[in-house]
Amino acid sequence: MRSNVARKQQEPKSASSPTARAYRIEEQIGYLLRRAHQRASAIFQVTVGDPNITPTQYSSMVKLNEYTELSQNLLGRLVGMDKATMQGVVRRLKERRLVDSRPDPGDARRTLLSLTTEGQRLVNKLLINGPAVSRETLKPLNVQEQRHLIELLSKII
Amino acid sequence: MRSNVARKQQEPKSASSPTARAYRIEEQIGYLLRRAHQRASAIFQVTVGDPNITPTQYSSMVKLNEYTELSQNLLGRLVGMDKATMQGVVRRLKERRLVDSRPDPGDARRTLLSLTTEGQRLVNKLLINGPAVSRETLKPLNVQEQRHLIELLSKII
DNA sequence: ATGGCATCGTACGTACACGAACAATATGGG
DNA sequence: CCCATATTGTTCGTGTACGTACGATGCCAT
Repeated sequence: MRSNVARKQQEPKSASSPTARAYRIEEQIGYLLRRAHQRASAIFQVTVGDPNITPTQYSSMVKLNEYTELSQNLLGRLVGMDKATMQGVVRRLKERRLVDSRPDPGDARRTLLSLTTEGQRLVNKLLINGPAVSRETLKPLNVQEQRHLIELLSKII
Repeated sequence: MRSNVARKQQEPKSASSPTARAYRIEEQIGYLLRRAHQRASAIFQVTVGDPNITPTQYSSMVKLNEYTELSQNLLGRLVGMDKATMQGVVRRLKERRLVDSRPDPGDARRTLLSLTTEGQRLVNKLLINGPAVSRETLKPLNVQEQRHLIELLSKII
């Protein structure tokens, strides 16, 4: 007696004409990138070997490991982060004693960042799992598709 | 006299052996997805026609426009959002009077969401620009590459 | 040399993203 | 019928992401 009002409206009310191509949110590039990024982040978290390190923290540490010392701004450009975002990432890494900083003696506006000994130790441990993270994320694709996807994404950045 | 201490350390200190393939963060799928998603969001913001609507708000409204009424949880599943994230998105849309809600008469746990008249008006306006957003994001690729990228991303979600 | 403009880092506000814990409600098996 | 279990939505905490504004500093052309 109180049953029919609840579960209706389960199917979309598409009014597309025969000629117009349907606009499906699931096929839009922005939507797909958001979903794919979510999945990649989730895989990173369970695969990289330390659940307290995020993808952005990881790439920052990898870059600092390559260059030994970088200004905050330059690091941000290298890893594709806004300076405001970079600020937060660096603050958290410093709080955990993974990154250290000193004023740039040649330019008083800059702060030079570097990994601490513990930061170096950690990033070298995580780097071992780095390939596994990517491998797992790309698992649904064959090798050729994997290369192609990476190439296409590189082109649109 | 105080010049040489500042600008050094501009090149990476790679120690890769001849046989090992280099691990470059810029070629990792997670990194590429993050950067590509950033770019797609930026293009969305300037192209969709209303700078106050975000991509997630947009896709939520598009889905509500298709289904007319959905529970918060089901909407979240349809657009790929965590229920905690969905909560915030819906709250903001309700604050702006773009979405309305009522208790589900058949299940007291649920809240049924729908677009307000203004929400419908807005989403129908934004839908006009939807294709342009995707077109602009995919601009660096030719048509075949565009289709391929969408197909590959769909596979890894 | 100095005044205008750019760069660097910080701070604040807003918005996604999600894990964890929680209360209320629904459901299915005994 | 009743209890264990699941689902729904909320709240809290942490983290990315970015616009804007700000002060300090650097640089360059006049």
